[in-house]
Order: sequence, then structure tokens, then C-alpha cells
Amino acid sequence: MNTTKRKRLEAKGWKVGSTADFLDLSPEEAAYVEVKLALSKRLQAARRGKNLSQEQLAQLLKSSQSRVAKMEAGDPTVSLDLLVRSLFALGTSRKTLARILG
Amino acid sequence: MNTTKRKRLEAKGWKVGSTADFLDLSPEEAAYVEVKLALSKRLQAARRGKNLSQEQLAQLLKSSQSRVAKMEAGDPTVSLDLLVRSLFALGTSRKTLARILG
DNA sequence: TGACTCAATGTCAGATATGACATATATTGA
DNA sequence: TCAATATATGTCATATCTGACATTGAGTCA
Repeated sequence: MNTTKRKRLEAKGWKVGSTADFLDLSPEEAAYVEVKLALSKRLQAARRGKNLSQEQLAQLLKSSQSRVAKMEAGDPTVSLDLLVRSLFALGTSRKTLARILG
Repeated sequence: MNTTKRKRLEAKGWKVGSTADFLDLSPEEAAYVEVKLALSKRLQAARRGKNLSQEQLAQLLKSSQSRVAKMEAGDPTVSLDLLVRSLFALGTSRKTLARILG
């Protein structure tokens, strides 16, 4: 996805609405965004399920509270890599990861 | 994963061997690497299945032949984001993606 | 009220990924 | 064999992501 489109999404606040809202996204781009959002949600759920604060999770990940917040908010500057590694760090299995995506 | 570990992996040529070879990887790191490798393999299979050269795929992705080669080789400098977006660009569905991971 | 914890958001310097390019090494077909 | 074509590998400037920090606001409890 190019930067232009990202900024547009960012401006629109694509973290909150349903993915169907995002106009003029190619199917590939939409799928990619959906995947990221699904992982975001799951990350938050996993963290809450373990009764961890964002700060605590940040320590576990050797990251920062603000980045955790951005991960959970579906911020466009958060990579899939970081989301996936964070989920693994929380004990999510490959199988579960697959379930999230499918 | 930190750079140090990455470089070690890179030096060892972690693209070729089985993932079990990679000593002293935490379970999370191993899972992450395995996921990337699985996607790499699938990308190459998908490309070949469509009888596309790396150069042709690169054009489709607006990337370059060398980066496609690195994606397929499981090069550590290739992000999950790029792999996933590339698979989507080749028509892979979310469901299929999930199957690759699970 | 005020002190405290948690989470959201903006910014930025440094780290990492990227496309592009050069070049080397297959692989293929005549 | 030769010459195309395909793929691998190294490098680099630029783009993007990252952790860290500051700040804000919301919620809780006494």
C-alpha cells in the first residue's frame, strides 16, 4: 500500500469503522487491512484475557505502552510482523493465528 | 527478533535448512520464522503456478526482481507485510492464507 | 477534590525494510 | 557450444517502522 492511501485511511480513522467503509481500496488492500485489524482485536483480547496493562505487555515485548496502544488501535504504522510476533509472545499458537485469519 | 539473532541466522543461511536446525530460538521466534518460510514457499508456488517470472511478478507488485527473489528465499530483510500483500496480489484468499499458517 | 492507574495520541531520532541497480550464476533451447 | 532468459546475491539511498518520550484524558478510589 502506498503512503498516499495510508494517509487517507489514517485521516479517516480506519481503525474504528467496519472495513466495508473503506472506499476505493483494491480487494488486496482491503484484505490486508482486514487481516491487520483482526490481529489488532485479537491482541487486545489476549492481553485483557491475561489481565495485563498495555505497559506490562510492552515490557514483555520490550516495546512501549504507546506502541502497544497503536497496535491495538490498528495504527497504520504498525507492521504485521510486530502484530504477529506480539501474538506469539502472548502464547498464541500458529493454529490459533490461522483461525484468526480464516 | 533482534538484529544480532537475525544476522546469526542469516550467516547460517536459515532459508535452506529445516526450521528445527535453528538453535537457541525461542518458541515465539521459531514460530515467526516458520510462518515467514511457509509464506515464502507458497509465494513461489503461486508464482510458478501462474507461469510468471520473478520479473513479471515484480511488475505486478511494483517491486523488483531482486526483492521477489529475496521473498522466495526467505531473506530476513523481507517483512511479513510484503509477503502477505504479495500473496493477496496473486489472488490468495484469506482462507487460503489461514490454511498456509495452520 | 486530588492522587493514581490506564490508555490514546503526537513527535522524533534511530533502526529496519524497500525498490532499484549491478552483477553473478543458473537454466533453457537451438 | 552459444545466447537468451531466469534467478540469486550484494549494495545503497530512501521510505517506513520502531521504541521512547511527552502529554492528554478518562476512570477509580479515598
